[in-house]
Amino acid sequence: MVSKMKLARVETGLTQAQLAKQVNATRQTIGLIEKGEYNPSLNLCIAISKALNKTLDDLFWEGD
Amino acid sequence: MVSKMKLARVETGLTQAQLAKQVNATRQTIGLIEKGEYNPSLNLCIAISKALNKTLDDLFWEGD
DNA sequence: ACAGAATGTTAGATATATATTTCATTATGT
DNA sequence: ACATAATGAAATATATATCTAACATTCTGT
Repeated sequence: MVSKMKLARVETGLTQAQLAKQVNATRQTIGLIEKGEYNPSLNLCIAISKALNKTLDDLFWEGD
Repeated sequence: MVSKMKLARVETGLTQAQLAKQVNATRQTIGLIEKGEYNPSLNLCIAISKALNKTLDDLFWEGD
C-alpha cells in the first residue's frame, strides 16, 4: 500500500529531494519513511506534516 | 508548561510506570517525553496515544 | 513523623534513526 | 534512442532514542 505521506507529497508537487531539504532530512530518509520501513522521530513527522500542509493525524494516524 | 500527554495520562488515572508497561517502554522514557526533553519515535507516540484513548494530534500537535 | 509510592535525575550501555556516499533502476521529455 | 531527473537500494558512519540500574526527591496517606 502507498503511504498517505507519499500521496500528500505528490499532491503538493514536491519531489523527495525537495521535501527532504525543507525538513532538514535526506532524500533517502524520506524514501524509507514513505515505504514504511522506518520509525521516524516525532520532530521529523511534525516537520513533514507542516511542509505538506497536513497534521500528524492526516499523515501518520491509522483510522482504527 | 505541562505537556498535553501528562494531562491525558493523569486524567486516565495511569501512573508513569503503568503507561510505560502498556507501551513497552520504561518509566524513565515516559518521564522524559512528558518533560519535553525527548524526541520520541512515531511508533511510541502512536502506542501512547492509543493507551490514553487519544490521537497523535491530541497529544503531540501544537495548534499553530 | 513515618512508610511507601510516584516521580526526578543521572551515568553508562545498547539499539536504531539518520546521514553520507555510491551505484542501479525507473520515469519523463525531446 | 538519448539525456536527465527522480527514485530505489545498499554499505558504512554518526547521532541520539531507549534501556538498565541506582539513588534522590516529592507526594500521599496514616
